Amino acid sequence: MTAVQNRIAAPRQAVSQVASIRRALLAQIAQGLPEDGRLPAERQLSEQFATTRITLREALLQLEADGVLYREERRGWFVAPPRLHYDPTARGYFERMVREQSRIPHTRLLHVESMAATPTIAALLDIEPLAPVYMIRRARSIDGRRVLFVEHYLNSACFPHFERFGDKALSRSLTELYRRYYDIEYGRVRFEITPAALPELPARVLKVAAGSPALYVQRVNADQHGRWIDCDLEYWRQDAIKVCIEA
Amino acid sequence: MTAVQNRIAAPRQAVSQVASIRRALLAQIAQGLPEDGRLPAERQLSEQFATTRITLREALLQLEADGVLYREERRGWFVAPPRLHYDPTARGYFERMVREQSRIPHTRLLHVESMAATPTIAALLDIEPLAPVYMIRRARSIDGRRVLFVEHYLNSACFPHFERFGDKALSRSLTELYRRYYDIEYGRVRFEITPAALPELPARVLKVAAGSPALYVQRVNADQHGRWIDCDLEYWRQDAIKVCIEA
DNA sequence: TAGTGGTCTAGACCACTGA
DNA sequence: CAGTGGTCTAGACCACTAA
Repeated sequence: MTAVQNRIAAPRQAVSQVASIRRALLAQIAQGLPEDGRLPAERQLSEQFATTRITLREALLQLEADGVLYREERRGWFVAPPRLHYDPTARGYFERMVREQSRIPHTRLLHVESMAATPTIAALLDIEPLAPVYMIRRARSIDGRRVLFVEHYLNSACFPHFERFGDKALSRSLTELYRRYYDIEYGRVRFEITPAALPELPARVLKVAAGSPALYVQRVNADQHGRWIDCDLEYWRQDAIKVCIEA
Repeated sequence: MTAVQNRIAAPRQAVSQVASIRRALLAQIAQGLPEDGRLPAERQLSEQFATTRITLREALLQLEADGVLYREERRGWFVAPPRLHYDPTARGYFERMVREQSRIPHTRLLHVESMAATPTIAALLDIEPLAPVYMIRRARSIDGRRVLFVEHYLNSACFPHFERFGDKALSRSLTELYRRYYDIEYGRVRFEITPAALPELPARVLKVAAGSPALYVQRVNADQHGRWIDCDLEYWRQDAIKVCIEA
């Protein structure tokens, strides 16, 4: 076997301060230091590590990128709970998926309206632009922590009299509702996953600073007859999930 | 239809400086300002926007998180090319996938060795810890830009006399090599996708600062007989791909 | 060697959270 | 209200890239 060693240059500097702070924090976390999962204040930590808040923050941000820590806006830094295993090919049932992993789900309805499809939505659902759709915005939590902001767009043509459903029904599983009232089961699915910076609205809902990194998942769902019936635009807290797929 | 409006609080402040710089940069980029895709220096930009480098950098970092810009370490900021559509269920053929999207692929072999499986690798391949595996590290580029650092681990038991292959063979498609010399085709696949901060080595290879956000993809591949034959640990430049799946 | 980003200092004020 | 993170200033030195 030919050795193709040393093509990668050696490290350029000993160890950056940020790197060693990061390591120290990881060690502290591994020891389970913060009882309630909450870290000491940034100012306190920066003092402890004899550095600036900016530098300390850099280390925290990297741990956030790694999914080890997360923030709640102006509340503080917390140790991230284990990631939810999320299989986007298993449709519907956010609630069931969460419960199966011994966690407690919660869904909150934020907004619902009947509107005309934007060009993007029309393309996804394969309908005419301006065709009527229902838009539903929801926030979903795991163990009391907001992890997902989602906009559902339903092709109105597939869901006559959808207006009749109240807040309560729309805070529960849509999958269930489809089956019960429309005899619709999910069929094929298409989806895309991209890292993205959080726009204003999802950021507010997830209690995160706008522009923070997140995972954006866009799904289009067909029913058992192959019609594209709805699509979901999902913004996940980046540390909250691990996408797991078998094929 | 019940109106569940205004549950989301109004914006807390007018517009942050970072947000407006971000918008201004986006507008400039949309106009195609940087000829070669390269942005002016940070110091120059911070002067142009009458702000500090730190603040300016914050805006750049958010655009990076969004996949609009990317960095090369100590070289500068660049406008990100379109994302590669990456379907992890279509195995092998990085090269073909890239060419089909009218881009130019390149693979560089970094390192190859025969070693004992670590506990993680052993678990993935369903073999005994310390069982022999081949490890291959490669860097892959699109249109001359490094986008992927990957470690392949091959179950040695499935690939007798693998040592005979030289650098050249290992810089090409493994899929091809499997088929040609071992009569092995890919079968099932399992994979996981998580956002992650770049460790030292992949960062160096991708010419990015360590700790930068990236997309981590871990895949385990079976052959036509259902044996787990190899696994890939992939670190992608976060802006380089859009994961697209149909099921 | 000049110019770049990477890292770091030592502060400051503000908007918001929670008691 | 005190305390938190969010944002911002005005510098500095270093390691590296590219010419």
